[in-house]
Amino acid sequence: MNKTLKIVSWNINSVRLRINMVLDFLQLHQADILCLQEIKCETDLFPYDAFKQAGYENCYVIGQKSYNGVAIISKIPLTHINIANVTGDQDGARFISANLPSGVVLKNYYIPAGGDIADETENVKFKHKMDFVRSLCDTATPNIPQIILGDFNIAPYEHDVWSHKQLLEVGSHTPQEVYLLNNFKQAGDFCDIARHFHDASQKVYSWWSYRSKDWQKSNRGRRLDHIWCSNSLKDSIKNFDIYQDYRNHERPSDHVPIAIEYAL
DNA sequence: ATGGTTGGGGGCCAA
Repeated sequence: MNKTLKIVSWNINSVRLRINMVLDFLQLHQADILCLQEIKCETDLFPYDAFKQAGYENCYVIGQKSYNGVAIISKIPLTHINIANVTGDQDGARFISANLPSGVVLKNYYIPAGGDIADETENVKFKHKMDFVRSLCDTATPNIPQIILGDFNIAPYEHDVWSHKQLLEVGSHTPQEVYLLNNFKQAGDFCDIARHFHDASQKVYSWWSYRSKDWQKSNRGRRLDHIWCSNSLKDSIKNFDIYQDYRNHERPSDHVPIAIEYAL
């Protein structure tokens, strides 16, 4: 057994299209557990064999056609697999959890993007997003040690976006979304691991739009992807990484992988 | 304020 587990979160935006990139990443960075969002395929069409051949024999998947879909891919067997919807059938495949050997619960979320228009009466997708996060607040379990991660589609801090002022009314950075996300963080007694390692004055992004001629030059990024842990586990988190170079890969996802090292 | 690009799947919707 390793003394640490390397746990990765990555919105892959089609796992079948980018399977080779993912396998290269796993080998190069020696990840133990990979949590994917937006796999964009049905459960049966997930590339199980490719992961198994790479040494990841334990794949837990909830997919759907064309949209959404999440998975946990692991070198070690996990237990207590749970795919319960957060707010009901409307969610799509946006949640999967499993227990680590230490008993800590690992939860992988793909929170709805919700669109740009941050108005729950004008935009049903935004209402779905807000309902999703409200439901997370209402069902938080602060006494259960856990690591939660995924594409939260909310960038809470000023320096989680390229322009705080210009994005204040744009979905992902509005005060009402940040308020709800902070409620969830308090209700669950969570630590935002990226901000544990990088103070609030530093720009930290995990996503850059495809709609930019030169993403690196303009650097109009957002920190939409997160890894949180129970505050009681904070001292067990030994490292946090963002693999920004994967945004420069041929045919990249618009999100890059983020990772922690968790000491068992 | 707008527009810009990508993926799935074969329309256009979602991001």
